[in-house]
Amino acid sequence: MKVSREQMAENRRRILDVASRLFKEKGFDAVSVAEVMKAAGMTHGGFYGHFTSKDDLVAQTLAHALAADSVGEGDFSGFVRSYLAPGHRDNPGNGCPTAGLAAAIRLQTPAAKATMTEGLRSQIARIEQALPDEDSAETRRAAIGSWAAMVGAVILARAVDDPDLSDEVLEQTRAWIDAHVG
Amino acid sequence: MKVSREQMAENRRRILDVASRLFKEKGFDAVSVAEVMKAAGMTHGGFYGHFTSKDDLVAQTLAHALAADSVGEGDFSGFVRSYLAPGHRDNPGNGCPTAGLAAAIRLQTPAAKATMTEGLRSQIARIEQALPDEDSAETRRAAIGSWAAMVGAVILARAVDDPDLSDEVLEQTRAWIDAHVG
DNA sequence: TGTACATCAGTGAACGCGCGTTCACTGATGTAC
DNA sequence: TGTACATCAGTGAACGCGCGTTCACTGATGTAC
Repeated sequence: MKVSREQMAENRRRILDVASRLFKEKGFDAVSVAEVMKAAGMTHGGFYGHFTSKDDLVAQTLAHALAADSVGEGDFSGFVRSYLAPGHRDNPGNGCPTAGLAAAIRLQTPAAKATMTEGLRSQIARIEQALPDEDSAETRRAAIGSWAAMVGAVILARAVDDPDLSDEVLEQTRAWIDAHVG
Repeated sequence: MKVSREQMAENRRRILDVASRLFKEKGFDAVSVAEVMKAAGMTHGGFYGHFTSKDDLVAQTLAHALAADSVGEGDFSGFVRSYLAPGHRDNPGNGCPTAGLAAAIRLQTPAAKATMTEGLRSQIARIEQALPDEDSAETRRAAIGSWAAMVGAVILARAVDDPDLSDEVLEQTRAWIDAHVG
């Protein structure tokens, strides 16, 4: 049955929301189109009224997730602390799309890579703003270096099955960043 | 036809070698058992004489790749420079298994996660040895922090389609690490 | 404002395909004598 | 050392399954009068 224009727009938004969570939790390949549609409260057939393909969903979900994720403004030390917290590590579905998806983007379509590129550019700029000494070469270096360390630390902490080592990776990386930009 | 014991051992080694390269290049899901066996010069049926399942191959390939990858000993600055070089970014198949596979390990079997855990422990210890001031708390912090930054930087550099931004991520991360441990 | 009907968002069965896995078979290996 | 045969690594056809995608259909929406 047909639904109203507003209902359709809301359905599309809900598809992107649940896809973002599922992709971050389980990876692009392990989540089927039918699973996304079911989680959004619909059946799989309607999917192609919203997206041209699963690859299209991946690219649009990435843009949706990166746009919704404006974390990192304001107090930089606080941002680093919450990013490198066990709660973030243990909740990929609600967490940072870069930490959850960046490594898989390499294997995706050019559209997805282009979206990731703009997302990274914005994130670096956002961290530059949040850092104390603005607009110097040092600041850009610190923004890129600490962002790489944060993303790497969360990925490593999630890949490891020893809770102590995982906690240590988060905590030592936090302390290392703090010592160099705090 | 049956083959000699040595031939069988060599076949197994070749399967692990090509699987390591293919998994790092294309990811676990995009590489089929048949593709691995073909690349190793055999047909897919013989696979289950060597491994109990594809998951088993993934776990054993990870152990094989991490054991073969003893990079990081000796001069630390030189190691960082070669790790964060465009040549490494552009050659995942021959590159570091952690950079290529760590993010996907979270979605794999407990055996694979356990292997990754030991691999990370070894790598941290290796970097601690390579750092100038051994056996202090500062050294361990620097080892973990710089390794997280290196892995994160290569993952981000590979996810991005703008060569200038990708080069900048590598170079700025290298300079940032160098400034803090050099 | 009320009615008639064309539009079209969502449904659910069906498709073709590639995957991981199984298995009867083959023929070289390696052991027993 | 030479022969007879049991073993078993590798072959390739076949399987069941879940996936992305298609499509005829349904019935509420929203427009024309």
